[in-house]
Amino acid sequence: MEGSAPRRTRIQQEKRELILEAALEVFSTNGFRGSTIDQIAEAAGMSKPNLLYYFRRKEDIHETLMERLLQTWLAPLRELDDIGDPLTELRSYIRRKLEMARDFPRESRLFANEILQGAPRIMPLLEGELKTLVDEKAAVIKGWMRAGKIARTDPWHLIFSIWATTQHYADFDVQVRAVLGADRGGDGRFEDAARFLEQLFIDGLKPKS
Amino acid sequence: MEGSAPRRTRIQQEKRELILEAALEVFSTNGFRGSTIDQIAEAAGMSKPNLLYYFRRKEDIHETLMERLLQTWLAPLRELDDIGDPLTELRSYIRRKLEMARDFPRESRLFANEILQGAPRIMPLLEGELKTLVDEKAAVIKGWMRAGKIARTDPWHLIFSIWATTQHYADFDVQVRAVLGADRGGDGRFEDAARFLEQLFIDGLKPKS
DNA sequence: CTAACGTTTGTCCAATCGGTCAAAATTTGC
DNA sequence: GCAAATTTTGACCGATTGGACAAACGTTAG
Repeated sequence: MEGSAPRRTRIQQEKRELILEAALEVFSTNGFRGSTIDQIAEAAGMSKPNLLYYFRRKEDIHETLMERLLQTWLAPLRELDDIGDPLTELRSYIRRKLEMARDFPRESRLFANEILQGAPRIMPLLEGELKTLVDEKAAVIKGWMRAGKIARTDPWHLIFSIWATTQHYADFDVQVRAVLGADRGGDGRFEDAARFLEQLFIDGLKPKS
Repeated sequence: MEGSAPRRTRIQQEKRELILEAALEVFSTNGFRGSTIDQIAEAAGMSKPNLLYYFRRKEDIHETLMERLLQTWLAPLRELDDIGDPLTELRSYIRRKLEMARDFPRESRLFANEILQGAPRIMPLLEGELKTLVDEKAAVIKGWMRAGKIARTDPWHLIFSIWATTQHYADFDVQVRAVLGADRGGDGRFEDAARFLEQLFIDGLKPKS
């Protein structure tokens, strides 16, 4: 059971990595159809035919990128565990997701582009692996609700709202920075966001009585 | 001061509308660079040269679409007013935004596409009109906080979180439906979302003591 | 009817697209 | 050091792209 991954030389490993890095940059800002092989090749510092020696089709690059992405992207949710205190567990899930938006914004945008366009290339993954994982974690959250550890609400939509609020800082970064302006749109915006989200998810907006 | 809008015949008005409707469909799912004039022309039921008679460049269509979009898109926020009860006011803002995600998903995706790609065409609007409006409403919200009507937190990030959570149901609709599955991903998902978001924003997740 | 105007179409173009291919340059195993 | 294997390049291809243009068609006012 090892025949699936083709044997690769040192140069192939390095160059493929170089191409994937360049493609991440290009795909995440232009989308799949909006990106050209020439753009990626130039960003990777090589000629188009040379790039096509390592990836025979444009789609192969995108596919490889997408497979890797999904693994790292779902890691934080996989870590959501039944062990610690529920509110603490959720708080740190939110923090981890926000850190990913800060540290891997291109990956977030690549994913957003794919979903926006109807997820033509990863639909089976969404309905399969992703749904299974979310259902599993929703069950964990439901357990916390039954135990009275957190308020009763819809676990699936809770997960959606965490995804939405955190990824917003990667996908809509341009808008966030434009609205916050020069003074508040600097590096501190992620700490502000973290503080705000923690308060929102734990206490909501109702005034302390 | 009326010379800016060119005189138009009845046929021109109708056909331009037809083209914009078709272009909204095409642009919102493929992005600007990913869409072709032929696609739009076919969706509008006319030949490419005929379409180019009404809009001389592909960019003109996108620009017109974008200008209209922004006006309707910001309407709910404009309505956010200082008059009623703050919590009720925020609740109904969230509800209106969620209804827009349900009723105008293509507009939401068009906007998301533009922002994802760095907002090259509407950056001035974000820094100008949008920032001004948000700052204004943030001031209103700050007033509510000072009056003790809602919990003290960051008004800008509060607005971001409302945008993120509601638009998520338009922009990431495919993913939402895939994860919810056939039974829960039907028409009822927006009502479920509305109930969840209301609870989240008002009470948070802390269990009722 | 007809001239003027508005609309539609077929044809064409240069640029760009994803991708091929054979030859040249380089690296590697022995 | 040398032959085999790998890597890189330039030239090229058919398809598609955004757009131009003149000719044909339709409409309407006098």
